[in-house]
Amino acid sequence: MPFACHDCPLRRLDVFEEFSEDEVRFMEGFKAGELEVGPGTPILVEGARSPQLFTVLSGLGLRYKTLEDGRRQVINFVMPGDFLGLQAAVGGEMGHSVEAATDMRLCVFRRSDIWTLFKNHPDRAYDVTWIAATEEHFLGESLASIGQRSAIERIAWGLVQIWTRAGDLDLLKNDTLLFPFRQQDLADTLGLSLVHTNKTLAKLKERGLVAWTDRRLRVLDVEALERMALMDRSEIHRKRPLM
Amino acid sequence: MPFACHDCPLRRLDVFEEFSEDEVRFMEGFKAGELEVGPGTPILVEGARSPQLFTVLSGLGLRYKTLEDGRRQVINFVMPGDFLGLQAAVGGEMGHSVEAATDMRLCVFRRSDIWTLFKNHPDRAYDVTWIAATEEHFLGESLASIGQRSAIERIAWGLVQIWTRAGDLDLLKNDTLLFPFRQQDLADTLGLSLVHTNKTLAKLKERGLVAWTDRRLRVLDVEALERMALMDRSEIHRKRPLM
DNA sequence: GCAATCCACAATAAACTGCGACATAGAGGC
DNA sequence: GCCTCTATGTCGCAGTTTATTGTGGATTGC
Repeated sequence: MPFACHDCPLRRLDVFEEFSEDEVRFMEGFKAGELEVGPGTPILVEGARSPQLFTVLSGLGLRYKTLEDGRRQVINFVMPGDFLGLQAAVGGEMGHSVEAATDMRLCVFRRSDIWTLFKNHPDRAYDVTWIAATEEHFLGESLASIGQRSAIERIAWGLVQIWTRAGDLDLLKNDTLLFPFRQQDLADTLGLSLVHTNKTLAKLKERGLVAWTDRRLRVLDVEALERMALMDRSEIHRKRPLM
Repeated sequence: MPFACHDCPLRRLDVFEEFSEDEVRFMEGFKAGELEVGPGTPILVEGARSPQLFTVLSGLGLRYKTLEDGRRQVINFVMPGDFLGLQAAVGGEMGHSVEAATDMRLCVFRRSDIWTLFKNHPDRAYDVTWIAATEEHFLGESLASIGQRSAIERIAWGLVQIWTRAGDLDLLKNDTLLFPFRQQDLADTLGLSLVHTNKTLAKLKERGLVAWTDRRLRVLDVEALERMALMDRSEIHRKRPLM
């Protein structure tokens, strides 16, 4: 059963900015309901207008685009706290699809309410923009990875990316992440073939940097992977707004 | 010398939404000045905080990221009407750099004024978000191209992209675009080597689909290129806001 | 005025290789 | 016993790397 924003478990995480009492109250009005879906459920569909926006409360999913001939590009992995459907809300149509990979719990907002948010809650509107701009930032990183990095660098990069996000969200139990995705999903994220992803992954496993079997992912040496992927250690973990 | 927003030549273009009298007045207050820069001038720098935001009035440029070892990923080509620096304005730091490729004229806004925009002009705040969400949309397209398309498909895709944008902005004179970029820039956009870009481009020229010499670009058969790149003909040209 | 010298870019060639395509096998899971 | 996913091996090619050459523009020198 739905809970009040006041009790939202996400709010407690360090990654997210604190809410003022006023904001909590507003969000409780803004929240239109909750939605639970199972693995494989399409949440938003590329090219469609959606009357709803979502914040992920729990569970994992995928954002992806497909070309006409079936090739698929995974945009990124969807994790708790992610805000879904903004493109459709302001632009008109979604540029990609979103699909659940596990059971997911979503907080639902009405597209039609978005305007009142801008009108009456400039601070929250600002946060929405913040989120959009930050997402743009990450897509730029992805572009650079896919465009410039070699297969092994890309995989290292991708794993670090997933691992740090999961860490921020307190998703690591026993230093292990329950990771419902297939190698094919990672391959489609990084623009690599499945086979080559598998083989490259094997190298990282041999070197003892990663362990990934049976839907359980462990990154054993983050720094080695970061070095391998030429990543900026400097990426500061800033708090981010939660819708 | 600077002109008032009322006389802004961009506003007249069909691609941009009409301004209400009220909006024009507000923008004239929001506008902090104008800036003219020459080719090669860095406008925004990755990782830096910029106290300013810009709208491109004229001229072309590049957005790009660089890895530590010098590899460069061009995020996209900057054209008139583009809004620059939002990431730094709301997030804190730029995720990429922006550099002029020709003489450019920029409309300058103060970062510190952005908040009053959200506070007092929800419609304009909404537009800012619209722009951010749309940019995210385009980056998703780029990801799919670089991740999934073959070299020739990518180049076809890239050229169509440039060509349509330029067309919308009325940049085509005699069906020709003055295009200040080098093949290297296109290569870095598409994640290809310079040599392979050159060869693949040559194929498109042979087939009579494109002509590009001496900084003049002509796309002779857009539809053939679109087909080759498996592009959605459906991408509707919607009006977009101008900041 | 016109060589002489750079320099930035395009063009093309030749050799190498990272990654994809295809094939097959094994390991759960329903 | 089928289906999905991981694992590995072999082979070939798309795309990279490393040249070399040509061209027009800009700068210098006399």
